Amino acid sequence: MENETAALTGGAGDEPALTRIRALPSWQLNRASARGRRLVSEALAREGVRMSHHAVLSAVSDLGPVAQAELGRTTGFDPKDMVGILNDLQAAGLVTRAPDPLDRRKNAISLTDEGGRRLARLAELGDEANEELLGALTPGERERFLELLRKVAEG
Amino acid sequence: MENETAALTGGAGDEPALTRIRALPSWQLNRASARGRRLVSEALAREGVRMSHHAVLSAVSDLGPVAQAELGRTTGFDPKDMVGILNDLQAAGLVTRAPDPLDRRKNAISLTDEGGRRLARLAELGDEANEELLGALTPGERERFLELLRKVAEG
DNA sequence: AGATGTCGTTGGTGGTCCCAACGGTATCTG
DNA sequence: CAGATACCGTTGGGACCACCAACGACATCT
Repeated sequence: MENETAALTGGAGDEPALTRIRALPSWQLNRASARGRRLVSEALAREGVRMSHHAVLSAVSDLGPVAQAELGRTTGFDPKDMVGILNDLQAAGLVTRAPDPLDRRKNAISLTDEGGRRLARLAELGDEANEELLGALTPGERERFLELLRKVAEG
Repeated sequence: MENETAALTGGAGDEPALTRIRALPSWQLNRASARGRRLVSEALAREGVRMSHHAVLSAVSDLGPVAQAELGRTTGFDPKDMVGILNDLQAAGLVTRAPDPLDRRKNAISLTDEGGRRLARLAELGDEANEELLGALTPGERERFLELLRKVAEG
C-alpha cells in the first residue's frame, strides 16, 4: 500500500511534479502540436513559404479577388501580420494587390497563375507532412483521433 | 456523381483550399494546443507565473539542489531563457540561487518553502484548466485521446 | 455636412524557440 | 605541472507567432 496522505502536494500523492506536469493533456498537446508545426513548416520551407503564407494563399484561392480585412477575418490573422504576409506573397509573384475601384479603401487581392501552381504543391507537401505526423496511427485510430481532437479544439 | 478529375488541385478534387487546410491534423492540433495553452496560462497567471515558471519550479522540486544546466537539460529550456525564468522565480522568493562550493561554475537552485506552497497551488490550477480543456470528452474518450495523443507527440 | 466606422498601414509588446560568443572554472592529458 | 578541452552561467541576437493601439484615407449613415 502506498502512502496517500501527502498533504503538501495537494492530493497528487508522491508523484514527482515533473512527471505530473508532463502527463497533462495540455503538455502532450503542446508536444504534438510542436511536432506537427515542425514537420509542416519544414515541408513548406522547401517551397520557400511559411504556414501563414499557405493559409492566406488558400483563402485567396477560395475567395477570389478579396479585401485584406476580409482575408484577416477569414483566416484569423491580425491585420498587422496580414500586411507582411501579403507583402511576401506579392513579392514572390503569387498574388496581386490592386486598388478596388468600387471602394478605394480596399486592396483587391487575387491569385496569380504561379500562385495557383504553388498552392497545389503546398497542399501536397502539407498532406505529406501530416501523413508523417500521424504515421504511428492506424487508419482507424486516425479517424478516432481527429474526431476527439476536434471536440477538444472547439471546446 | 461529383467531378473527380480536377487535375490542377492535385487529387483533392473540388474541395476549397481553406476547408482542406483546416481539416489537417496539424491545423486541429494547433487549435487544440492553443486553446490548452490559453486555458492553462490564464489559470497560472492568477498566481503570477507562466507555464515555463511552473515547469522549472516542478523540476527544482523534484531534483532538489540542482545546477541550471541540469535543469535546462531536464526541462528542455534554452540556457538563455533559463536565466530569465530563474531570475523571476528568485525575485518572487520561490527558489534560491547559491554558488555550489563543490563546483564554482554551478549555481545550486533550491526550492524555498514558499516555492513549495506555490507549486502545490499551481498544480491544482493546471489540473483545473486541463479538466476544462477536456470538458467535452467522456472519461473513456479522455483516456483514448491521451493514448493516441502520446503516440502522435512521440512520433 | 457631420458623425461613425472600416480600410490598410505602422509601431510596439510579450512569449517561445534557437544559435553564437564570452569570461570563469573544472577536468583530462601529456 | 602546463596546456588542451569541455562545461558553467550569462549576454546578445534572431525568427516566428499572437495581440493591441493609433493613424490617415476613405465610405457610409443620418
